[in-house]
Amino acid sequence: MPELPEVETVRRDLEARVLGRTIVGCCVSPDAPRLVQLVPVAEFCRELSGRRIAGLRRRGKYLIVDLDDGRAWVIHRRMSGNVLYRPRGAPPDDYTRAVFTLDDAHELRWTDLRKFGTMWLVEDATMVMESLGPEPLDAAFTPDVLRQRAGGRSAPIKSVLLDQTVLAGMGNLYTDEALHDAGIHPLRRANTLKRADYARLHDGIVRALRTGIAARGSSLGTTLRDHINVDGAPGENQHAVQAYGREGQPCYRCGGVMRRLKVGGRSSVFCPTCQRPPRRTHPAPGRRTTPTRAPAARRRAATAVARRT
DNA sequence: AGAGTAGCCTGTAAGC
DNA sequence: TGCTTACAGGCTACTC
Repeated sequence: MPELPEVETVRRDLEARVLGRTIVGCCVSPDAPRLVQLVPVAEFCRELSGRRIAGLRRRGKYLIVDLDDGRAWVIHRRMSGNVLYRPRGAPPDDYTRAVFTLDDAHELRWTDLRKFGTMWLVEDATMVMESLGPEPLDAAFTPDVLRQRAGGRSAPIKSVLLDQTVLAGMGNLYTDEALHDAGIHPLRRANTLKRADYARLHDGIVRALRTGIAARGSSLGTTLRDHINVDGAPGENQHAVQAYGREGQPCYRCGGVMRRLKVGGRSSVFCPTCQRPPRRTHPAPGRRTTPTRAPAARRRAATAVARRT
C-alpha cells in the first residue's frame, strides 16, 4: 500500500522520465467515476492536454505534478493506485483506469484495482492538502515537534501516527515499523509517552521511512494489488520489514514471537517483549487502584483486546 | 473537540 | 466443490 516511501520512489522515477514532457492526450475509463475530483472528466482531460510537465513534488502521500501554466495535477494513490510509464503500444496492464499520452511515444497509465485513488487539477496544490501535518523527513521535523503535535492526544499512539494532520505520510506498514524500532506498544496512549519515548519514536519514524525509500518501497502480497514502480517492478523493502505482517514469526531483536492486534480498526504487529504493553489491568495483590489511573473498565477493555490474538 | 467506526472497492483466502 | 465471510487498508463522513 502506497505510503510516503512508495510515493517518493515513484516521484523520483517520474522526474527522471517525464520532466519536460508534454501531455498530448487523456482518457479516463467510465468505470472509475470517482477518480477525477471537483471537475467533470471531460473538462479535466481538456485542461490537462497540451500541458508540459514542469516539476514533480510530493507532500505526504500526495504526488504533485506541476504544469507549465502554474496549475497542479495532484494524484493520491490511496490503496492500490499505480502510475506506470509505458511505451505506447506496450501490452495492456490490468486494472488500467486512465491513460495519459505523452509526446515521447510513451504514456502514463493509471492502474487501480480498488478504485480508491483520486486526482485533481487545481490552481494551487495546497488546496487539497491544507490540513496535512509536517513532513517527517524535513529538517524541521524534530522529536519536540512530534511530541507537541501528538503528546496531547489520548488515543493510542498507533492511531495518532496514522492521523495525517499530525504527521504526513505514515501508513500502517511504516507505523508498525517505527513503533517496533522505538520499542513502543501500539496501544500506548500518546499522552502517556515521555520525552525520551518521543525521541526514540522520531528516530524510528525517520529510519523506517529512509529504509523504505532506499529499497524502492514495500510490495507485499500479490503483485496485482500492490505497490509497483513506474516500470512495473516491485520494491524490495518487504525483505527488510521488521514488524509489519510478521505475526507468529520471531522478533529479529529478541527472538520472541510477534503478535497482532487491532488498533483503531487497523491490524498491528508488535513484539510483546520489546514493546511493553500499557499499564497492567489488575493491580498487584493487596494494592488499591489510585484515583489518578485510568478507569478500571477502560483499562480492562484495552488489555482484553491485546490478549484476544 | 476528540475518539471511534462504517463505507468505499475488489481479489484472495479461510471456513463451512 | 462451491458458496459465504473476513480481511486488506487510506481517507471521508458520520455518530457519540
